[in-house]
Amino acid sequence: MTLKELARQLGLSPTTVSRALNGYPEVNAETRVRVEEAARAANYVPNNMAQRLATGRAKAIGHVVPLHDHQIINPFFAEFIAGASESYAQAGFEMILSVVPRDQEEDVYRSLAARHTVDGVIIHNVREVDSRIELLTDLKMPFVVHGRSNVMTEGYTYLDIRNANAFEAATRHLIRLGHRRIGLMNGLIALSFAKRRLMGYTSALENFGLPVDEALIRDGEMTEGYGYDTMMAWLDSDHPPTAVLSSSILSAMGAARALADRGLRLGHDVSIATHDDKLSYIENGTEDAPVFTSTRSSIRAAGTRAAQMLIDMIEHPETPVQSEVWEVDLVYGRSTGPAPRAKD
Amino acid sequence: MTLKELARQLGLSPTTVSRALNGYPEVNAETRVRVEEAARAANYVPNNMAQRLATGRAKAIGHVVPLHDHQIINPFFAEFIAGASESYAQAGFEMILSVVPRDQEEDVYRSLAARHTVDGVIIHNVREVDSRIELLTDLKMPFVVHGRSNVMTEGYTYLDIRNANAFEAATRHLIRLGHRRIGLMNGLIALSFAKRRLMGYTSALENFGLPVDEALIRDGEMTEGYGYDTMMAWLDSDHPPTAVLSSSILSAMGAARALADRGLRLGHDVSIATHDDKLSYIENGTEDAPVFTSTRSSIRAAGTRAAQMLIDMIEHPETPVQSEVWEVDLVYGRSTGPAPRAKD
DNA sequence: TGGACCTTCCAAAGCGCTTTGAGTGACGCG
DNA sequence: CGCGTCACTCAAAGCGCTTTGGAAGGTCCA
Repeated sequence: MTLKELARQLGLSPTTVSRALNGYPEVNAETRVRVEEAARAANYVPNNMAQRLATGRAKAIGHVVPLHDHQIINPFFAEFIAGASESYAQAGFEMILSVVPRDQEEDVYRSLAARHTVDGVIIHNVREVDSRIELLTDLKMPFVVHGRSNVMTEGYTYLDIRNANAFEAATRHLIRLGHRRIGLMNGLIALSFAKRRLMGYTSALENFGLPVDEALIRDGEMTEGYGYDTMMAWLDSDHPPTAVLSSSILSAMGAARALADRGLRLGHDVSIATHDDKLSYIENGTEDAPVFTSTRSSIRAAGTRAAQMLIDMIEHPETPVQSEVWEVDLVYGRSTGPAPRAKD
Repeated sequence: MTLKELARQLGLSPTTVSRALNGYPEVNAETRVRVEEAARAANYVPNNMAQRLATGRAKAIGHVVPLHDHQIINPFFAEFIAGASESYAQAGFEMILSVVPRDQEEDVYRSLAARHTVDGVIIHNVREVDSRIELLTDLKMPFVVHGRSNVMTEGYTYLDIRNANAFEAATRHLIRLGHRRIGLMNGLIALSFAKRRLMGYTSALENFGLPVDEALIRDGEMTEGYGYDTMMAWLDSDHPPTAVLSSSILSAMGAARALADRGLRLGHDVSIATHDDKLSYIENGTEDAPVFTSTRSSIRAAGTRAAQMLIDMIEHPETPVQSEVWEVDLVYGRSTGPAPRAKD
């Protein structure tokens, strides 16, 4: 069933049918209803490929994920994607995923642009200085960055959260509780957000005149095991931290497990604060009685919003979209408490 | 830069240029070279949308992932996807991912078919009896099933592994080592592969005249934590198993961790055998000295092959593709050993 | 020398939609 | 009554490619 055939059946021109279905104003209300009903009855759905060619819109958005040593798709990315999907579904866009070896990443962007396969892309895992921003600008391909570069925060659209602020606040909170040795269990430091969190952490320490001890700063892929191992290593060290700040709730859970294994009480012997991306399948206690003291921001909501921003950019290229930096809640749970009295 | 423009520059017709670039025989070798060079020089890449409309091929394959309570995209799926991507990239196909609420899954398939958005789909997480097989057959949409239904193994194309055989062999191995109480840490039993593994396990027990104890059979999402918790529960039970068969190396690692926590020696006090999907970032010891005794089959390779099969179906609709069921290696590691002497 | 047959190329017709520009009545107003 | 305006509708021209059905020219052989 094609538009033309449907039009013939209705005794109308393809033009009118197209307009009726696409909600253009210049068609009689009655006619529109007639067309819509006929379309439904005939089970007519416009051919995507034809629509795309005619409009010059691919109605698709690309996500390119580099193949790396660790998990191909980590839980945070998965959750972000799920959020983005909602926006895509609503706006009739498809999500195109390209899993590619790292060294071919640029080629894929070039190819997507040249072949007009997607209308835009979302950039993940931004690095401190990220060549993709320049590349996509050159390619004139609309894009939204999840996070933002550390050296360049103008000239492109991004959606980020106040990582530095959040971690500064969390660190400050721990310091106020009397902690002097605070471990930072960061995400991979090559990534922009980790760098910002480090800055927030350091800045809080410095404001309180506390030393920054390299031994208390770790970075890595944010898994449960990483949290466990890191915590264990610290506990076994000469001067273990009395509090820990984690970049993800997964690592925080790992760290908490390490404490439990050692018979240490969470929030008493050792405090743990963490960032919480609000992964859909991990409850941090209840809404009003969280387990972990945490800086909270839904990564899924970020996905939905970033996708929406990109779609806006594509559909209204003239009106420049505003970047957004979300505030982050700090909620207080049972995982943090006053620093234990020094033993020595 | 369009085909037409390129043709004009070359003083050739679009027809010839198109044929030259697409490798048709009816064009002079010299001309072809000339065209190819000009195309490269002019940085010409055919417009995807136009190509699709003209050929009637979307050059895209859909993967619809239902949104569920747990991880949106689990590690096994991610790895499969990565494998599939290779085939897609090589054949010039795109991968379209739709994350959808469970109750809208069917609608998405229908919509993909009606709009001609994809040329085919791959079905994941097959259930014992899976309505999607019928649906897609009705929709006349090419599809390949990863795994296979338990009630229907004809009339569609699938790629599966010998789950029942593998688990029967593994169970038999444990029995021969003297184990009489063998725990099964299965994947979600609603899924076809878990059912088959259960059958293999049961059948081995029955062949040796051993009882099937419901208390020793568990199923769940295959995470490390699930393995840990399940093992712990068993260890705390009245009659703990002396050996455990796990459906994934992640759970096996969790189970091993539980043993370690309890001061039990892996392969001595308790044996663990597991299926190993060969996740790219998890080494099971070395190639010739594996840690876990395991039934091995690369899920990534399965992704590559399944995608290839689907592409074949799409490109040569007349020659029916053969389903494949892969044999599974059983390799012996240090995680299994003779059953300990009964204490009582 | 003329026809059969290749080889190489081309014009033009789609693919199924959107969109421009124009046409046709009907209506209101001076 | 004539003209401008408005509300609808349509024909036709793309979008950028593929593919069908020739056509031109060359080769070969009887």
